[in-house]
Amino acid sequence: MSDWIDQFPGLSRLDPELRHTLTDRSRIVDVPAGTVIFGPGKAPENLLLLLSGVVRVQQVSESGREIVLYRVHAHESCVLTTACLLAYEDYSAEGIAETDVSAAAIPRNVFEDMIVRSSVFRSFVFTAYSKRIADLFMVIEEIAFQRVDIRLAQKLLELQSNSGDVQLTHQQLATELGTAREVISRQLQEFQRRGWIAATRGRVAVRDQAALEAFAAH
Amino acid sequence: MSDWIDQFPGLSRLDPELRHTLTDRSRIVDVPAGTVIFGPGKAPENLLLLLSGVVRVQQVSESGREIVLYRVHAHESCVLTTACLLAYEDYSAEGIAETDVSAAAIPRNVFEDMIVRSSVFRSFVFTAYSKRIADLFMVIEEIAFQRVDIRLAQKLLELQSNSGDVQLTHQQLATELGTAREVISRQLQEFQRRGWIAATRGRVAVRDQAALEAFAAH
DNA sequence: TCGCCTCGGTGACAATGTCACCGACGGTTG
DNA sequence: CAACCGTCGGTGACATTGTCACCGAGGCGA
Repeated sequence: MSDWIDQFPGLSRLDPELRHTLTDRSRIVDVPAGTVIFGPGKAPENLLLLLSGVVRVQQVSESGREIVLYRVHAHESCVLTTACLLAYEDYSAEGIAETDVSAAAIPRNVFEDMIVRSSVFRSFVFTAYSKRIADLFMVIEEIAFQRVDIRLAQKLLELQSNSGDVQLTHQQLATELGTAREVISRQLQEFQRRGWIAATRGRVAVRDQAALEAFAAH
Repeated sequence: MSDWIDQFPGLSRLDPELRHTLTDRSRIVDVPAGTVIFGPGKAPENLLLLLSGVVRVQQVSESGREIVLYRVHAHESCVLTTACLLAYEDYSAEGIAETDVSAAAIPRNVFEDMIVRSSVFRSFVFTAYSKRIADLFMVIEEIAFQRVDIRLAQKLLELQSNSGDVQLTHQQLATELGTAREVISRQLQEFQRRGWIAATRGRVAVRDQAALEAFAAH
């Protein structure tokens, strides 16, 4: 199991020697869907590089409301929250395996070692940081300035399966956007009235993708 | 001018040799209040360590509305946006000198060199990242879940001078919170009606700090 | 079949955002 | 001084979003 490195574009140019270091001193972990990978009081001791699956990172407020910050997909890393949780334990973001997840776990000391020895690895890490931070900026821009109906349309398009299904409850969609369930219910009713979707218990089916896209482009 | 390093708690334990590297290969820059230090189409080529002054980092949306993300104070660094802008040029955060600013500018290659050679410097950089990211998480939590009257009270307390003055227009306060001027005007009227503040053109004077604090604690 | 829980619908209301417009203030200029 | 002009803040009407209390439908296990 030494070839997973090639799955990461940013790492493919790593020296053979350093590739060995990485594969020898990391291990592959598999976690089932639903596992809380890190969270308040559960700092990650390893840097995770996702080989397959999806990790959802979200924030929980005191009042119990939640918002999804971003997702980590296969061939991406969890750098941001890893480093973040190392220094500041007192906030409330958590990472949850949305699907079964397989990942390469790199211990902290190996991470440090790679940072020192490889400019390719440094670049990989800082690029990953940049991407995540850009994601956070986008989240801020959207919740501060964008209407929820537009954002909901965008989310449905983003989360739909190949068959056009979104298997989420209204509450889960509300968490995606950091809003309340009732708001989602009303917006979905309006979308349905316009014939853009068909909503059933725990599922939304996209019926008119073009119209939804036109609306989302606002 | 070799002693500025001691102003940074995270760097004070640096080896003498590395201190020389840092002071020899960086330079002190002074910029007047109001200067746009970095922004869209103006990526910073140096890592800035602030010796004095304040830099405000804010985001501008297409529609022209703005929101303040965080401030960089003396003895802190601009790591986040620096690295961020290096990789992704296409977003719209900008850094503005709120006061006259004096800073040590570290070129990119020196930054890389220090990262490789010093675990103290690495720790300094990653800790700075963590703090900024925690700030962003807090901004997200507040705009998504917190009432604007509470947030306004908190901002007034945070931004008041020693004499209890906040010299900002309603529009500027709106930018602090990512909301609209009219909303600020109405909330300030209510605060004034309760005797907590006195508002005049371009200025808010805190009159009852205790009451404001009690309200902000919600 | 019964009980229980989750999911979604609803109405009333509060809070916030948007729009159009207005007057007050302060500075500049003739 | 008087006229002008830009910024600042106030206002009412309305749309959107958030909150609360409550309800019924559906599913699932005892």
